[in-house]
Amino acid sequence: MRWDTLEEEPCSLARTVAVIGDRWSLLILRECFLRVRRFEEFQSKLGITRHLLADRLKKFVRYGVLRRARYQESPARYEYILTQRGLDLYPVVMSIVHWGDMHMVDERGRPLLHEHKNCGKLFDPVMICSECGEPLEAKQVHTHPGPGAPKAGAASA
Amino acid sequence: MRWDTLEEEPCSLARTVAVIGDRWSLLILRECFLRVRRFEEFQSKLGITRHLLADRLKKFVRYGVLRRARYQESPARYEYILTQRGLDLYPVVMSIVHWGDMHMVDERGRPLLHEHKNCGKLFDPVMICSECGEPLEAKQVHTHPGPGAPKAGAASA
DNA sequence: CGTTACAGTTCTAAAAAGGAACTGTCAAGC
DNA sequence: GCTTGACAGTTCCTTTTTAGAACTGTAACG
Repeated sequence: MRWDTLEEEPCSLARTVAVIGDRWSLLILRECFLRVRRFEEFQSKLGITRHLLADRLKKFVRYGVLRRARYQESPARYEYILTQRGLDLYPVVMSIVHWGDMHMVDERGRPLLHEHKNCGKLFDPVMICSECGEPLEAKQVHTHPGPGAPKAGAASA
Repeated sequence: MRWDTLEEEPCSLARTVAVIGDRWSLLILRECFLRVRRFEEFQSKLGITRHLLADRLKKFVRYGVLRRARYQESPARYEYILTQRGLDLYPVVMSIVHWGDMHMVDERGRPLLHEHKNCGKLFDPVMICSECGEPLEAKQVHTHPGPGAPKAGAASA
């Protein structure tokens, strides 16, 4: 498997990994959901090298996760805003945060709490089945090849 | 931010990224959920270099995501099995797959379909609020510093 | 006129990943 | 009893990525 063709793999996980599958991409995404939008702000909060930041932001724009919007003329200045496609990554980010909250906290507790504006309560994200509404567990799921599956027994998910 | 101290960051996302935040780790995890357990099997399905595979498996064992179980004596042979901690990564994997299913499929459709054994139907994963049961959207969530938050305004999630 | 803010780009050194071959234990076949 | 093959790695060397720091260009501020 080569990285430059990862997005063409017959596997939805591999294709998504082509977009968000490195450390900086996920950390940048975290900042996006915390309302960070500008180059200098990403850079100073993350301590990422400017070169990589420019690279990752370009990649996100190319994949339609962020859009580059001019917020000032002369000199032209741009900020990076989550598109709907980017907002749709929220479950990915939240499930990662939740795993960390469950398995990687120290004795002091969680660094961040989440409040659901709809109900006003602090919550955890729960993943359920769209059909029956029951919480999902790995052992209760069976997979089948779909229409986009490869011919032979190659890996996919 | 340095990678060797990533797991000590006051941020549940960063800590989880220290465990699963690279391309191969996520792909290896996918194989685990597809019931792959052995070194040679991971290697041939993924095309990962043996060196990196050995490295990543060790890391997963160290973090308690996989356990290394002897399945044969003389010569001693081991396989890698998801622990409960590893099984708890299922929502992470499923949310990544689902985003790919929504945004990265080609005209042929999804490579893989998921059936929920409880209800017998093909499903999508849906992330809901543990308190009110409504589907979660990024814009409906507000964050507060938790007990493990850093003193000043440093980044965390 | 000098300094600062912002959004990058360029350069070199260090770290990580890729690729291929090698190690060691055992079983099966000739 | 010698060779081949399976399995689970390790070692060595090359190529690619990333880190770290400095530099570029535009324009406002004092």
